[in-house]
Amino acid sequence: MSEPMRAPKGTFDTLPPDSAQFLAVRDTLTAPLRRAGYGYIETPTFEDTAVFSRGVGESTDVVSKEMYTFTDRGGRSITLRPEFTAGVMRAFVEHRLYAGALPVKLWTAGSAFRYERPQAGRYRHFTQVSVEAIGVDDPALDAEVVALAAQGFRDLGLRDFELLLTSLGDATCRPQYRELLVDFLAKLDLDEDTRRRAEINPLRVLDDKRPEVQAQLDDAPLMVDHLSDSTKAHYDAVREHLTDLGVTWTEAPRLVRGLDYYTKTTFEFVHSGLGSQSAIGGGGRYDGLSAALGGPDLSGIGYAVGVDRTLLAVQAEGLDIATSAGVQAFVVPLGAEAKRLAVKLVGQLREAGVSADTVYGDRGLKGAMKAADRSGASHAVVLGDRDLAEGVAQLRDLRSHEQVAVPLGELFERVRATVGA
RNA sequence: GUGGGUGUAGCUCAGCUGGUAGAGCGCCAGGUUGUGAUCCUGGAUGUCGCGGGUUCAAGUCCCGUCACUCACCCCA
Repeated sequence: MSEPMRAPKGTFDTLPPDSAQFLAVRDTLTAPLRRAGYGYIETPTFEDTAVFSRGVGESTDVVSKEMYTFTDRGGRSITLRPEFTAGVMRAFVEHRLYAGALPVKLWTAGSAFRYERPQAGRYRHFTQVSVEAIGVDDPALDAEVVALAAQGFRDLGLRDFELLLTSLGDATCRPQYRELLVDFLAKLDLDEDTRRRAEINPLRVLDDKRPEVQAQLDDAPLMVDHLSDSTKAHYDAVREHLTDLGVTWTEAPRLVRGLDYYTKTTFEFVHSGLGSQSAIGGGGRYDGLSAALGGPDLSGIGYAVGVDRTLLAVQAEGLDIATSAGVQAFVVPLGAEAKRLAVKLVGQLREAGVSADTVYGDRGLKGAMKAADRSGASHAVVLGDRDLAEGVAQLRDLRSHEQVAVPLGELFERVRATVGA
């Protein structure tokens, strides 16, 4: 036998029974969106590279060194999506959704890809739920979006998460603030890499985890202290709405996100159970994205939640979210004639909406009963030669161990009535 | 891209100063061709990550390499 193939570095398979938890997390995170009138959008897993380089920003790590970019057979530069917002905005612009009623409220879920060094909670292939509300710059919409994310986490039963909130300002105030910050950073004792980062994206330096850097940042100017009147009013209104919605948060004036398009309201949900990673979701408002992709100058707000990371958080809190899968009824045949009947019965039950299964391959009664036990079924139907000769089957309650003979003519209805929902 | 840790059965791991490969769980079968989750008995699965070196002898020591993993960085 040759070497077995392995999943590529930084990727993983989600297998039963864990996969049931994955589905539960994904569905729980999206349920509040569906209730809030968000429509589902599906966009390609890959886009023209320019969608991300223009949308996300050339200076970001995501674009500059983490994208899966390749030239396709037609000579086009193609990139596997490293996030969802740019692709959704591309579709929004391409299909002129802005010509209809605003805001356009959308959600999607699926795979995203970044070429990173993998570690706990960080993979090259990961799954996100992504949400956008585009076309209206209303603080109430910011609050709605944040609240919907929080609702998803709460619905999962998560307790140890925190909402970090700030405002990154906009074109009316961020350029001036940026100059202040650049001047401040220029006076610090920083290493080469950090100094370069201070020039490309000075805000990101505020987020540096190293104590020797943080120690120098105590007196750094903060965006929230230099907001223009309009962005300050916007941020105040967002906070009022969040309070009304019962969402609690922590002011995080040094919060910086990795994508360039964020303006005004910016937030991140963090959880401590993810090893070195902390963000389970994050997002914010983006003013320039639509225009950068050739659309009208419209603002939007959105967020992305990491499904895999949220699952890690769920597991870290020891939450039992996946109601066990398995079937309701399990049919145990003995002998060829019974086997044929079993296959037919299982088919009928499934058609009637009752989940059912039977054994395949040659298994003795003991092995078949063991399989019945493992299947999660509440009841087993035992079909043996002796029963068939008498025109009956044994319907066994696997929990109480009670067993009754049921005439074959009534079997289907009886099983359905006994285990059916 | 930089650093640390770990590679032994399907899984979790033990294996001392080198001396013929182990346990638990799981799986399969038997005890009972008519009954599972308990109990008893038996069985299968390993080029001990890979390559080289030292040695009479290497899972064990040395070198290299690959993989996984954690952390830096960055982020979901």
